[in-house]
Amino acid sequence: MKCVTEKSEDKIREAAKRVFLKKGFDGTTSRDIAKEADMNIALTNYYFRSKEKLFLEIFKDVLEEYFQNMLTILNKDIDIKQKISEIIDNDFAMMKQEPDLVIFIMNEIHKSPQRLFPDMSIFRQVRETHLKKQLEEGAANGTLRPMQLENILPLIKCGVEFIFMGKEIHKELFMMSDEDFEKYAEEQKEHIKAMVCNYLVIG
Amino acid sequence: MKCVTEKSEDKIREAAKRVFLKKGFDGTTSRDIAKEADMNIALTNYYFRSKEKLFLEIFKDVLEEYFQNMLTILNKDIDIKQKISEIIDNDFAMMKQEPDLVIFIMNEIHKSPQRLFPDMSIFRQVRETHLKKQLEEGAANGTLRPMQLENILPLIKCGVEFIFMGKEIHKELFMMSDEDFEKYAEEQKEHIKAMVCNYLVIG
DNA sequence: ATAAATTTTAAACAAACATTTAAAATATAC
DNA sequence: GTATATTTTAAATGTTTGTTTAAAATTTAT
Repeated sequence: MKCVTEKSEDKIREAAKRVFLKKGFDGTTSRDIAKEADMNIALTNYYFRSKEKLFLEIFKDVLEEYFQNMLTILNKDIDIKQKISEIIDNDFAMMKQEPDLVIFIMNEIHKSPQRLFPDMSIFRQVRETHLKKQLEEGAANGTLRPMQLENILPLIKCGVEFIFMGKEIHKELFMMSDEDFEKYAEEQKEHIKAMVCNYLVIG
Repeated sequence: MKCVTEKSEDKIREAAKRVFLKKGFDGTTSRDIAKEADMNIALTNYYFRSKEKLFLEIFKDVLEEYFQNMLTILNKDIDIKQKISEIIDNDFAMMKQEPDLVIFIMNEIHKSPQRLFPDMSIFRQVRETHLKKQLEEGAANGTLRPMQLENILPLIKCGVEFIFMGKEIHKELFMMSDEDFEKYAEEQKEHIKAMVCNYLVIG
């Protein structure tokens, strides 16, 4: 019995991720996780010692998942307009694939930030990215509006993430069905690309 | 004994709002609320019948609080650039005064949308606002890029709300202190105003 | 002043909670 | 094949949960 059956530890980890993302830490019980993993309730603590430890392990993975693809794009040696477009497309794809991810991260960090920041080397990687150099060069030679990474990056990300985080309220507010929203989100994505690029790139 | 002492029902309502906003529905216990209100645990159910009913009542108020000021500005008969600026300033002030409000609304609706939308007449009011007419007129006479209300409104609101919802992660990611963040948020606010107006207003 | 209605209290309720136990089942080592 | 180590199980642990109870305190009405 090698890889035909998945290891119990991994089954629990994956089930826990699904449940935590959907219900949050406070809304998730050990029994929810055991049931989702189709395993005995005691195994959660056998493998991970506590609900808290299991959560922290998963949260770290989720936070890295959130930054990893973006980081790869930020470091590509491509035109800045193209780079912004790719980040937004990537964000958009991520929100469609994992609709719970961003609101989960935001909410958990908001509720207890101190508990959730371990040695996050990924943060340093984001700060020291190739985009930073592009911004400095562009500002120096007058092709880009002078802006810091910390100013432009949220402007790139907020548009897509905001409408997906608030998908249900936007649907209700503007009386959209699920398919209406899908079309709307695509429109919005293109507005964001154009708006941010127009603002950053001079001429 | 008229207004010298606050009515118990209101004390509980206000305490519950503070606790719910901070900890969310799942993270809040009836005892948390009773303690915050400095009242006996049984009074929550005496006045509101259940934690759920108390929550729904408060959520409705909070959602209206979120939209009310914006709605007033949306209906003012002022220049569209000025209007956008005022909405953003208003959003900014709201996020400073009630930092938990937007992430609370987003997260609760995300977790269980069906349960939280009663007869929200405020939604209709937002859809039928004076800004909508301004957008139509501007598109017709070529002064504004043709855009629907549902496209421009999130672009106006997402910038400020996103950085405040993610205040702690932005502080950690960009190594900012609280006062750094305050300065940064002000910068960001001006970027957003300029970016959105540049995009919407032609010429 | 007294009776009735309302508000507040301490105590209790069963259900759900995270976690632990110790035995049973299974896999691994020799 | 037997002994040892690992994994899984059902059951129980003590706490905390939302809610209820019934009596006590207080306010209101007559």
